[in-house]
Amino acid sequence: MSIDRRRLIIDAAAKSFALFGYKGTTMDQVAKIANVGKGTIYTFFSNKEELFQEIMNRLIGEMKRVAEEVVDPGRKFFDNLNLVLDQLLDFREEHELAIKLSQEVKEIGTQMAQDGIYQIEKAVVGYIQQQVQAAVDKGEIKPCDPKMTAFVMLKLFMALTADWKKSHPPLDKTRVAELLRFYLQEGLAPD
Amino acid sequence: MSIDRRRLIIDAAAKSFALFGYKGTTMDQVAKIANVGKGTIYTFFSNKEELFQEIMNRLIGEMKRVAEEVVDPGRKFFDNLNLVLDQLLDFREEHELAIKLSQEVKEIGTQMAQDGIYQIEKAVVGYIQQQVQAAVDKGEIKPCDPKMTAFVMLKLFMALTADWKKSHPPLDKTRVAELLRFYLQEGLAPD
DNA sequence: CGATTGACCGTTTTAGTCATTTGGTCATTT
DNA sequence: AAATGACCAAATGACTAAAACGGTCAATCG
Repeated sequence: MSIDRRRLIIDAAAKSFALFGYKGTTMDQVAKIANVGKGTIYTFFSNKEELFQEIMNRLIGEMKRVAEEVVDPGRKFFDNLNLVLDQLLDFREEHELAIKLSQEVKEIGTQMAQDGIYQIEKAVVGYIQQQVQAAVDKGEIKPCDPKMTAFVMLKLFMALTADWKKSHPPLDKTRVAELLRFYLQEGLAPD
Repeated sequence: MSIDRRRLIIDAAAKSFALFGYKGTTMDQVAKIANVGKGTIYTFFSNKEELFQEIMNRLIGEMKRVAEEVVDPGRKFFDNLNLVLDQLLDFREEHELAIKLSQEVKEIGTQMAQDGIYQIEKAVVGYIQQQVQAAVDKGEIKPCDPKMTAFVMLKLFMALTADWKKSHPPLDKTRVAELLRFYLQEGLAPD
């Protein structure tokens, strides 16, 4: 059996997108890294956009897998939430692609990169939404719109991890977890 | 008494910054609108940046005034919070300068425009912070870091008003107010 | 004969250029 | 003394030739 060219192409593309972003990745380069003729790419993917989509789907799939690995239905909702968000953040930091895409959106505003980030966000919200629904069913948290709640959780998490450090010393994981709990779980109303 | 040229220049600059943004505003244009020689501007402001700063300070001052108008110490904290945030949002939407600066940041990423937006945010957080501190002192809300709490409130408000509508039908003011209360005041912990 | 390739094509991006415009100065005018 | 606008060095952006791009396909390979 000959080498799996599709696999070679996907690996090369993943590497290149992560290293140079969407715009910075050329089909010639992918072909070169994959040790494959440029035409071969087009027998598996009809264009650059579709190739990028494949890489994004794999990334999101892997994120889901990583998250699921850490969730324990026996644990409390907020404990799981913190673990998952941490895991995702670590994963995201590890995985250069997400970072590179964020950079690209900020620096040159590449549409495709923005779409990529949006896809990741959507997947994360979708995942949290499931967890919220389960927690509501178990009576662990109040009845609420799971989608909206998931959205609020992600935004708050991002505000505490990403936005805050734009003008303050960054918060460590423990503190972020504390704050998430403080604001969302207990609320500000006095006892 | 001769005409107040400083005033003329400030009015002209405010109009021009609001109409054309920071980059799009030229000193020649400001001079022309103000019916003043260009050199005159430099007797009052040592450069374009300083002129812009003056306009920003006035904008922020006006925002504070507008916010203070609506706050009633007799009312509950969350009622005041909603009123103030609504007022500020309306103000921001109404006031062309803030819009223009946001556009400019997104479209060409002008540093000075970014600084301007940042200044506005900082002023808003600062103002909410005061209100939070007062509410904590009155025992209306739990003891908490007022700065962090103000930050979280603004971010959550922005997420609900600005971010949410990027991929969903926008929420009306009443709903936003409900949600802010629901998540921050009562919390998700079951009764 | 189907799978693979890279030379090739029309289009877009880039780098380099220079005339124009800009923020800022200051000798002159009011 | 206050105000002005001609003037200057520096920044800008319109222009273009050259390079690089995504995508195709006739020739090649196994």
